[in-house]
Formats: sequence, C-alpha cells, structure tokens
Amino acid sequence: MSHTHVHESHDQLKDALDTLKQTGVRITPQRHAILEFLVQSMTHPTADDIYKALEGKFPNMSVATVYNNLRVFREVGLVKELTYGDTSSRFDFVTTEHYHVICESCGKIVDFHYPGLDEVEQLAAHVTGFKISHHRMEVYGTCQNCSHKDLH
Amino acid sequence: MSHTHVHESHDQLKDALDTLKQTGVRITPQRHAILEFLVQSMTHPTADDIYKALEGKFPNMSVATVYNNLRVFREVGLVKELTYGDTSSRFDFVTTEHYHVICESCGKIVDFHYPGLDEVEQLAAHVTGFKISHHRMEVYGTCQNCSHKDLH
DNA sequence: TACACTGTTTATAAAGATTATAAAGTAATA
DNA sequence: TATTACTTTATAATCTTTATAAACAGTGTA
Repeated sequence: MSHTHVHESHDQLKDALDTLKQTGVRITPQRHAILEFLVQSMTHPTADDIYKALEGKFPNMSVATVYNNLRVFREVGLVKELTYGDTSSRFDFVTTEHYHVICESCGKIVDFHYPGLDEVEQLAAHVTGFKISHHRMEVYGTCQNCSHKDLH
Repeated sequence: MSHTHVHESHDQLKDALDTLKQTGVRITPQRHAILEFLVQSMTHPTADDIYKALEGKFPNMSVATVYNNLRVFREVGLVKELTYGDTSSRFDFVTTEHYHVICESCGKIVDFHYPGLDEVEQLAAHVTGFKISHHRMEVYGTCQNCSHKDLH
C-alpha cells in the first residue's frame, strides 16, 4: 500500500470520527475500532467478520455491539449496508459513489465506477409516479481467479 | 381485470406448466396452486404469503413445500427471487425483463421497463476482468399514496 | 396385479442472522 | 458527588430458510 493510500485512509477515519462528534455520537473504543477496521478493509466485511477481527482487541465485545454500531454508522451515513439475499449483510464504508461486481463462484466483491444512472430514476419516477430517492445496482459474474479454475 | 388480462394469465400458467412437463418436473396439486397464485399475483409475494394464501386449499401443506417448489421454479427459470435485504425474499413470476421500484414507506413494489443496461455490464467486465452473467437494479422512493399521507 | 424405484410432501428439528431485553458499566452534566 | 443518559455485555428470542427422516404417490416393469 502506498503512502498516499495510508494517508487517505487515515484522513477518512479522521473525517468519520469528526462526523460522529458533530452528530453527537459518542466515540467509544469499540466504535473507533469498528470504524478503523471498516475504513482500511477492502473486503466488504459481514458483521461477523468484524466481530471476529476485533476479538483479539476486545475479547468481551458482544455481537450485538457490532450490529448496534453498524446501525448507528448507517444512520449517520458513514456506512452502507449491502444486502445480497441468502447470505448475511455486508458493510461498506461510504467513500465515493460506486457499484459492485460480485463473483458468483467465490463471493468476491469488486468496486467499479459508472456515471450516474439518473435517467433510470427519472424514467421510473415518470412511469410510476414515485418520488425517487436512490437506486442500487449490482453486476454478477465470475472473477478471473474462478474463471481460470473452471478450465481445469 | 379485463378479458385480455384473464387470457394472458391463463396462457402464462399454461406455458409454465408446459415448461415443467418438458423439464420433467412433476406437476403436483401443490405446484399447480403455487404457480397459479404466482401468475395471478401482482404483489411479489413472500414464501409465507404464498403459504398463507393456500392454507385454505391445502390445510396440511408444509412451509418447506413452498420453499422447495419455489426453488424448483427458480431452477427452471419460471420464477425470480428478489432479495431486498433485511426482510424475507419475494418471488416474481418471470414474464418479460423489467426492474422494480420499491416504496420505502409501505413496501409496495411496482414494475417498470427500461432498455437494457448492457453498457454497464461491458464496463464492469472491462474494468474488473470478470465474466459478467447478469445484473440487478432497483429504484427506491415513495409511492404516490405515501407521499400524500406525508402531507397530513 | 404386485413390486420396486423415484420423486414429493409432510412434520419437525436445526441452522444462521439479526433483534430485543435487562443488567452492569461508563461518560457527561448539573 | 449525584443524576442522567448512553453504551456495552450477556443472553434469550425471533424470524427466515434449510436439513432430515418418515410417510405418501406416481410410474414403469415383471
């Protein structure tokens, strides 16, 4: 990881903590650790991933604490919850807008950017009469690793 | 409901049963009833909705039967499973390709059509190296009913 | 018809993720 | 310090979905 990236995630954590302060949410050691893990995580972890990752630092932490704080973070807009159906939710630290490509074989999630799909929202609003707030989109397929495996 | 629509859903059910025959899936009374309910349903029901709706006709039917057969239908491509996170899956009889607009207030789901987003898939493939198979997208907002309620 | 084979349903238990509850702990404030 | 509100912990409960095993039904064959 380059120095730039280190600084980026440091700043992101700092910004996130500032957001908490401004919103009047207490910064507990657990919250700090969960946020820190989310910021530096590239893997879109589940609540259980986070729980397990922080087991060393907080041997007594409850799963409920993880869930509670992820909900708090979501409510103040720091974290996005990704719900891919059959399996457990994944949590994504909010940086810039992006979509996800999901490997149907190994579950890997990769970010990609795409210019906004505002037109879709406009059409939907027009056809259905809804007031649109946002949309979600994911793309599914097979990652390079798994594609190669299939050849053997 | 107009005569045209009645005929449409009749044909859809017939087509679906034909698909089952061709695929070698037995058409049991329960399967017939579940399919029939799905075809004429405009509400994207959950497994439990279906279970409850058929309670009268099949007092002894097991929830597992509903789940099993929804899986069978999904595997032969008759039904699409919609997973919107925190709540239970919803099941959608497959007709033509369409997307969904979901009311964040009352949960109502409305279909809308939009010309394919092939370009998104192409970009994702190019950027990530994935072999793309499909995508999903939903639009969220507030339906007219709920918008009106908010004014009072 | 009788028999065996296969797929299906039922009833129930089990699994897994998430939420609810109550008690104990901690920080902020008067 | 005393009070109050918020947070964490531990645990139980809930809810959806899947697994399992026994009973049942349909089909084909001798």
